[in-house]
Amino acid sequence: MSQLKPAKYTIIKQYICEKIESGQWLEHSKVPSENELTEQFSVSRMTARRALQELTEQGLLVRSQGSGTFVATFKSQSSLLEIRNISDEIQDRGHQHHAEQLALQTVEVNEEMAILLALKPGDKAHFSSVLHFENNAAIQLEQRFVNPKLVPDYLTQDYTQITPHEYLSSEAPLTEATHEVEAILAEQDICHALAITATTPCLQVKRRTWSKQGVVSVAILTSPGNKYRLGSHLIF
Amino acid sequence: MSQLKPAKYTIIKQYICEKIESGQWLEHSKVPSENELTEQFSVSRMTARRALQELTEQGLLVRSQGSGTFVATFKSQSSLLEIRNISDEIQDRGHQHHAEQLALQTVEVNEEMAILLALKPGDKAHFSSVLHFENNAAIQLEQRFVNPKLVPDYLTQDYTQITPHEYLSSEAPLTEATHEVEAILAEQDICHALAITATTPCLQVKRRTWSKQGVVSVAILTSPGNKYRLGSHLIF
DNA sequence: AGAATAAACTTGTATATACAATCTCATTTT
DNA sequence: AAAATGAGATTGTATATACAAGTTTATTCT
Repeated sequence: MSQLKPAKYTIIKQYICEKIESGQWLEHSKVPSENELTEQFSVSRMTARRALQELTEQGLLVRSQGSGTFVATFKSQSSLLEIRNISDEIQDRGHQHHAEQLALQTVEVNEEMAILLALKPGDKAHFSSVLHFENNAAIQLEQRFVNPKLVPDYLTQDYTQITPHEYLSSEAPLTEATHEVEAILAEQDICHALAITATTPCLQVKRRTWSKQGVVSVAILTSPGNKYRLGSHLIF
Repeated sequence: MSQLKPAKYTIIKQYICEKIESGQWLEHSKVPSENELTEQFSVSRMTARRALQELTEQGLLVRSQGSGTFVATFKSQSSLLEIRNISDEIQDRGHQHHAEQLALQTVEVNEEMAILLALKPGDKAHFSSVLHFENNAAIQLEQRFVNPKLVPDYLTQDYTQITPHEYLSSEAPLTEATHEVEAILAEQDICHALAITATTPCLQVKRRTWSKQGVVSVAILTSPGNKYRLGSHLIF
C-alpha cells in the first residue's frame, strides 16, 4: 500500500532529498520553512514538519528554532569516516594499546567532568552512532553544542584544523563545565562539534563533522554517577 | 527551560525507561498502548505517541501496527557488537582482502536482488548505523522483516545459531524476493534480522541482534537502479 | 467443531488549531 | 550612534479530531 500510495510526508522528504542530491540546494542553504512547504504541497503544517523532522534526525538537515532549517554538510550526511591515526596526545598516553583500552573500556564518571576528544585528519577511528547513558545528563551538552549561536558560525565561517584532544576535569556545575569546553573550542577556532540528540538512557549521536578536513570531535559532558560506554563507539 | 519544565513527552519517555531499566518491564513484554498512556498521563494521544515513537527509533521499543508496542531485547538496545571474524563463506570469496573490498565498495544494483548477509559469532565486523540509499526501496524490507508475523517468533522462541551469509539473486518482484529471503531465514531457523527503518535516501539502521550468541545479520532488499554504500557500514 | 463474519483494539497518517520559545530585523527611544 | 523595543517569522510543544490499516478477539453461521 505504501508503494502504491506513499505517505504525504514521504513525498515531501523525497522532494527535499532530490533537491539536495541534485545540487539545487547547496550545503548550508536554507530550505523552505514548514509554512512554505505547507502551502507548496497543500498539506498541514504537522505533515510538512514531520518531513523536515525526520530528515533532520537522519542528518540531512539542521534545524534551529527561530532561524529556520538548513541543508547539512555532506560530511555530516556521510557515515564514512576517513580517519586513520590516533591523535598525538592519545598516542603519548601509551601508544595504540592504551588508546584501545581507553576506547573499549566503560568510563564510569564519579565527578562532574567534561571530556573533549577531538580527532584530526590522519586519526584512525570508527564511530558507531549510539551512545549509552545511564541517565540523560548529556542533554545539556546538546543544547550547548547545537546552540543556535553556533549555527551562523558553522554556516558561514571557514573551518579550521582541529587540535589534539583535550581532557577537562572540572568541579564546576554543568553549565560552567560546558563553558569551559566551549572556551577551548573557541580558543582553537573549532566551530564544529558532535550533535548529541539526547533524551533517554539510550542516545543516538548525530555526527556533525563541520570540517573540510574530515575532522571529527566528540564532546561529552558528564555528571556524577553516570556511566558511559565509550568502548562501543570508538574503535581504533 | 527544558530542564525546569521538561516536555510532557520527555516525562513519559523517562517513565518508560525507568520501568525497563528497573526490570519491571521485561524484554518482549507489552507496554501500555497510546490510549492507555493518554489516560495515565492526561495527555493527548499524539503526545503519548511521540514518546513511544522516539523510544522506538532509539531501539528500546518495537512497534507493530495492530498488535501493540513491546520492549525490545537488550541485544537490540546495545551497540556493543562482539563479532570478531569474518564468516567462512566471505573468507572463501577471497580472504579478508576481498571481504574488505566487498565491504568498502559502493554496491550498485542493476537488477532486483535480495542480499542477505549474516555474520556468525567469531565474525569480525563493525556496523555503522547509517545506510545510504538513493531512494526508499528498502521500506518494503522493513515491513517484511519487522513484520508483525515475526514479532511473536522473536518474542517467544529461542534463538538459533546463524548460518553463513547468502546471496540471492531473483528476477521476482519485491514481494517474491522478500519471500525468498524469508524462506531461507525460516529454513535456517533464523528468527532475527535487522530492522531497517527506511524512508529516505539517508536511512538509519536499527540493529536487531535477536540472538543470544551476538549474531548480527543484515538483510537488504534491493530494486533496480538503486545504489547502496555498504562500504561505510561494514568495516572488517 | 470449524469457518466466516463482525466488533474492538492498536498503530499509522493527516488535518486544524493554539500557544510558547527563539531568532531576525526593522523601528523607536535614549 | 547606541540601546531598547516591538513586530514578524520560524521552530517547538501540545491538544483534539478523524479516518485508514492491521491485529486480536468474540460472535455468528454453517
